[in-house]
Amino acid sequence: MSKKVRTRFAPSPTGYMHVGNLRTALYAYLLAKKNNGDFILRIEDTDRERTVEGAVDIIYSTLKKAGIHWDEGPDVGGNFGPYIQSERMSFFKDYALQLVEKGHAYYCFCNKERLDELKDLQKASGTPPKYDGHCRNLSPEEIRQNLEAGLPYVIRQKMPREGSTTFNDEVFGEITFENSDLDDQILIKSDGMPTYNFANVVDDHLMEISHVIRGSEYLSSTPKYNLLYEAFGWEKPVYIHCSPVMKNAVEKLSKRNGDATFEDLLEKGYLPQAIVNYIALLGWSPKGEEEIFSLDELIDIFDVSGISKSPAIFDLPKLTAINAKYIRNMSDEDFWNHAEPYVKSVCKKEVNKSLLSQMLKTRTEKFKDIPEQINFIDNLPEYTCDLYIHKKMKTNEENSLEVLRQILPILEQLEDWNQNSIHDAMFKLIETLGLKNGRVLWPLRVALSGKSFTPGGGIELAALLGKNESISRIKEGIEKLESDLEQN
RNA sequence: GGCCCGUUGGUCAAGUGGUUAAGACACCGCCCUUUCACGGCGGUAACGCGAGUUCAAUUCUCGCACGGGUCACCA
Repeated sequence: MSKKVRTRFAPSPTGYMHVGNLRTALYAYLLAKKNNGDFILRIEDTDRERTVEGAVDIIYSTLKKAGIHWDEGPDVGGNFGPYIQSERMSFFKDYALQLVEKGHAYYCFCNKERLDELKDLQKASGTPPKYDGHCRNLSPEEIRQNLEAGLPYVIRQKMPREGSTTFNDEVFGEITFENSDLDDQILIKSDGMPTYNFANVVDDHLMEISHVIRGSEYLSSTPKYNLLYEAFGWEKPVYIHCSPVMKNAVEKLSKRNGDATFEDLLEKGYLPQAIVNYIALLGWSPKGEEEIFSLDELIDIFDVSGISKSPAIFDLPKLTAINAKYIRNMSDEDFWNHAEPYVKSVCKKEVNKSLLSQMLKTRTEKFKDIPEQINFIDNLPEYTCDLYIHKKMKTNEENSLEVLRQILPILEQLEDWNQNSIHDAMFKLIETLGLKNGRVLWPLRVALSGKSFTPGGGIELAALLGKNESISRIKEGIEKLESDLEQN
């Protein structure tokens, strides 16, 4: 019987979460859920220097907004707690001592000066920096004496000097390292606390993590992890290493220079689901040609074999396109709920929600685009009469003026003011005058909006603005044109 | 520098010892159309380089180049 799938996401609380991190969490979550397993959140906060106030809350809220729910974690508990690494510090040393006992680790009393000297020497001679094994073979007597003398010490992992270590990664395949290249890394620091690498292995084992999903920067320390598992006699997890998400061909996405944190994207008006959808596709590809997936669908189709080995560059236009697709698929109500704050930011007037939603929905790639599109509703912007000149529509200032003069009485007499009635009235006029649609409708839009690009055309704008406002803007257009033509 | 990994259009990527080398985004053109979008149709554009294996290599092997990662009492 196969073991239950348990994956974990183990971030350090150091600030906002960039999309590369989120993607790792997503993959871990998807893999767990696909196999009816558990997804665990563990906070690795042992570096007090780097810990940022409030960062844990950001982790919570980011995952929640992304729809990634954890089965076990600091706030929800579980049978393998505590889930905050700093609260687990007590037992690591005992584990390290077990390794000392078994001969896979040893006390090291080298002080910082000696280590620095060693490093300088190695640097000067061009050999790779590596612990020289000075304390590897101290006699039990020496160790006892040092301990009794109260000398500070660390515990180091005793790497094999010969042979090689091979492991299998689900993404990269079989990878081999020479043991002689492995450093006798520190397991327990002189303050008695575990190093990250050691705590990680022990925690993952204690929490029964079955699949370790993490960034490819851990690829080269994986042999050391495995040697640790072997030294303990523990079962090794399945490894899934993911290549980084890049800002461009040479720079990794980073909190410092990139703005692609999840929070930033939300602020720019991207939908959480669209972001999740996009990052799932960044470095992973589904079997078919469909690209739009809900989280549940992703769980269904996720497969580790689709993860690619090479780094992927984050492409905002692609995210934007996916976001636009999500927006177009929304119901009018749903769209309005999202759009309302953006609409209200520039439009205090009461408007026909359903009409405005329909007008904006196919023209909104992200919600922040909205204000710019509708900033003519409350007040007619300043505009110049050359907007009336449109070559393709065959309009100029003179014939626009004529047309507006024709439109005005018709609309003034229109009792029932709605899109249909306006449409009928306008097309009747078009027919009567024997003109192309654009000849009439282009001037109308310009007069109503003061812009040459608007969401929807003159008829929709008239319906949206209402009778009084529309009439008054048309009159204003007529006056503008009259005075402009007079001057020339 | 040592070690590990990677390299298909501008981007994400599928794929194979023999293919017209998918698809999406972006870009361009056309259609639709009262602008802009949406929608529809079409187009430009790719296997890093050099050897080798083979009847045949983008696919397998080696070398090179380029890129990434890693070499802490950080995580």
